[in-house]
Amino acid sequence: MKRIKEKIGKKLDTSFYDNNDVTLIARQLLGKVLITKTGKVLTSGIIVETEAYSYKERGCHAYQNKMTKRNAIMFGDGGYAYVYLCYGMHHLFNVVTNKKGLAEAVLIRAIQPLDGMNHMINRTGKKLVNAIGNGPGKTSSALGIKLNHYGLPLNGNVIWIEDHGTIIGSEEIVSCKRIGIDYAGKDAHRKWRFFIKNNAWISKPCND
DNA sequence: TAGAGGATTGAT
DNA sequence: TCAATCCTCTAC
Repeated sequence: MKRIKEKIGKKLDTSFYDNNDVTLIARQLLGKVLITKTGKVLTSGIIVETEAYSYKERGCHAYQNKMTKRNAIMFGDGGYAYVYLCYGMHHLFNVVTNKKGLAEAVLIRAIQPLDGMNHMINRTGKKLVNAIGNGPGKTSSALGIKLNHYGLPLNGNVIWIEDHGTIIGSEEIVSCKRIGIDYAGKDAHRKWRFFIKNNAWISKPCND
């Protein structure tokens, strides 16, 4: 009998997101697989670029523990989806981290497409594989992430993250300044953007 | 309640 | 370099 080789993926446990070092989680998320399921449509991609945000610094929506209707989910337990609309047209997906009351999150900036390629092509209108997932807005678009994903648990059955056993060594990770937060003063200089070296889906090169 | 601005993207 | 586009937040 012909055996079909199955991809073995283990859903990340809540304890993964509990950590109080948001930059460590941002690094550890590289190589993990982000998956969404809408009806019968399953799409996924390998996380190749992230950015860390903490209530302790000005680049973060929750700076100085300022809670609003938009960022309220950041103040809950880690392991939930924080999705918001940027520039009136792009949905950006964040992973909430740390414990209740400590507002931190990791922005998923880019994925390397994996499953459901045809659906991702339909959603994004892109034909070039390299143009799918190489930016935070494009990532959400490819995976069908919208505001209705706001607040969903990341160990559920709509959106979740799996560990496929890929370990990205520190020598393969590039860290540099985050993008688009010049207003954050000296916090804008924190090297809290992380991506996999030489990966073709990185949104932008380092400007440091 | 009005006005300003934004963790982006794609066209020019 | 700039426009698209609309939600969120702040100031009054």
